[in-house]
Amino acid sequence: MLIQDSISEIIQDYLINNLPEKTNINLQNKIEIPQNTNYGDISSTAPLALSKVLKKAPLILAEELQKLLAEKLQNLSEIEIIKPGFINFKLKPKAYREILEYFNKNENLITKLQSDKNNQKLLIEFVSANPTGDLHLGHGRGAVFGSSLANLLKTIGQNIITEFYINDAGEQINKLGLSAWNLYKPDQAFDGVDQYPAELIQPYLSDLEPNLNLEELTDIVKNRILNKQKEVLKNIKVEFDGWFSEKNELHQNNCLEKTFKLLESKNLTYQKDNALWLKSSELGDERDRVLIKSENKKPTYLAGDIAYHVHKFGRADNLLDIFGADHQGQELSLKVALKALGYDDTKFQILFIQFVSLLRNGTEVKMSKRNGSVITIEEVLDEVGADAFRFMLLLSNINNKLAFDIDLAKKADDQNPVFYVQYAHARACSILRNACQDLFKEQDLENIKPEILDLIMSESLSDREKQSTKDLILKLSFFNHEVHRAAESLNPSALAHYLIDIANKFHSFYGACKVINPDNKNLSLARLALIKTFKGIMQKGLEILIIHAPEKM
RNA sequence: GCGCUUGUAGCUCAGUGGAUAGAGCAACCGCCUUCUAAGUGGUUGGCCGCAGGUUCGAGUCCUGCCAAGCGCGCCA
Repeated sequence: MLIQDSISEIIQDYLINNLPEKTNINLQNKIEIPQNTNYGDISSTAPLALSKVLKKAPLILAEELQKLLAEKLQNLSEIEIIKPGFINFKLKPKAYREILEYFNKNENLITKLQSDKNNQKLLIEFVSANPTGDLHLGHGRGAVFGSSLANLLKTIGQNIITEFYINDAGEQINKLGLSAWNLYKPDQAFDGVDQYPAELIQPYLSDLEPNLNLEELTDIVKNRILNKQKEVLKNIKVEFDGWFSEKNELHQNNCLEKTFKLLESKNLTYQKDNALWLKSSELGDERDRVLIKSENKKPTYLAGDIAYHVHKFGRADNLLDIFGADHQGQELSLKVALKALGYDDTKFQILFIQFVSLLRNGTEVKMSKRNGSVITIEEVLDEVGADAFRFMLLLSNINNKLAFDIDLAKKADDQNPVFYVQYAHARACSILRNACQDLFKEQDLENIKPEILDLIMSESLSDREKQSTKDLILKLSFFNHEVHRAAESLNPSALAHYLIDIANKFHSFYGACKVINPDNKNLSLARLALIKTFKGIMQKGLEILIIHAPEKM
């Protein structure tokens, strides 16, 4: 077991023994690597955090824990209590060797979540762009975030399905059809209709049969656009378990009618001005909403969205939607309607992604979805590649608007974080390759004896060697913890930042410690074990974020 | 006007109610006869938007204000 897990287990036991009822305090978050080296190698604020629930002064609590920890843990050289209630731990050199041993022995870098969440199915919907045009950078951010998050949650054992909702019914599709028709048969063009710009539609009109009717044409163009979207998503490594068509799966299965009937039976609808209304203001919405339009008797977007979510609840226990910030207006109406239909509102969550703008030559180009000057995923991807595209979009929290600096993403040097991280991985691979070429065989790195691993922190090393080794090993030992933290807060960008952090510690180690040294083969072996651990963790981290971990650069 | 999100170093951003608020870039001074210099060591740089409040303790929680982005359709 890793040292921080042992500490947290002992404190947890203490908590159980001293507190009759169950508590939900997450001790993992109370044990960390302190910023300041004066506060030990690992430190904990557990006494401060637990003082209230245990109704005990933090300092007294700290002393009791100190005694307990000192009895049970052999790898601590010092347990210091600092007022008002910190416990700071210093590790014996042996502890670092034990972390390395742990990683050598354990294939599974990440533990599965122990929770009933694992038995529940979570359906994550993201991107869900209209099939009426190319995907833009904002869709790209949603796609990258959603795919990374889904992968992150799968990694800790959650049951996840991902879905793209195809909005292939409604006004926007009509508009698409008419726009296409006017270019397809200019002599029979419809006058006075709202149209998409010709340059956006034209690329999808090649090689058409001559005598299509409007419906056939609309269908063909829509499918071509959708296929293009799928292709672009695939190019940024985004795939979905399901593609849900509003037209074919929602409308043709009477899902809307069923939903209307259910709402009607709960006396939540009424007719007014020739339209069907939902009494959403009664349910907590700002005002009532239209479900069926008066003019053409077709359902509104909201009506379809409610029915779609009912459909999703039939297939999953929990729902997570990832939408662009411009969709926030629909949240309240949707939530109150679903609650009225009897669905638990704690099982349905929407995350909103703030906008992306493009920074080129230091000038910001804001995107606007409807004005024709959209910046597509494709044009950015062509310049920077999938890895940089994904990493740059992941770095910033989705609650912040993001300026995608295309010049930075194209740079192949230390300024570009994705290169920094990938370079660290490639560098580690290179050292392992070289080591196995001349000095060692692959098997030599398999079961390295404890007394050899001990050399990694031996007395004779310089302070800089010891410090950089400690920093790297400790940081690596928190990988599982960081993955779980990122998953819990639905925030894959925290993992991206962690990877930058370990890359930084690794480069530092590399600068301080010569690894391959024929004059000290045992120290070389110990350090190779560390590099192998680093490589495995970096590779796994990048894999979760769906970014390539190159062996060579 | 109402709602959501944001405001932290010159820039881009981390920051889980705890200690002296961190990183990268930029600027400045160093490091290649050494395993990938696509790298690294160091220095400089902060009314954490403002004002109150809760707390033993607030960048973090609450209230008000200021500023920015987005939203407030029988569009989707």
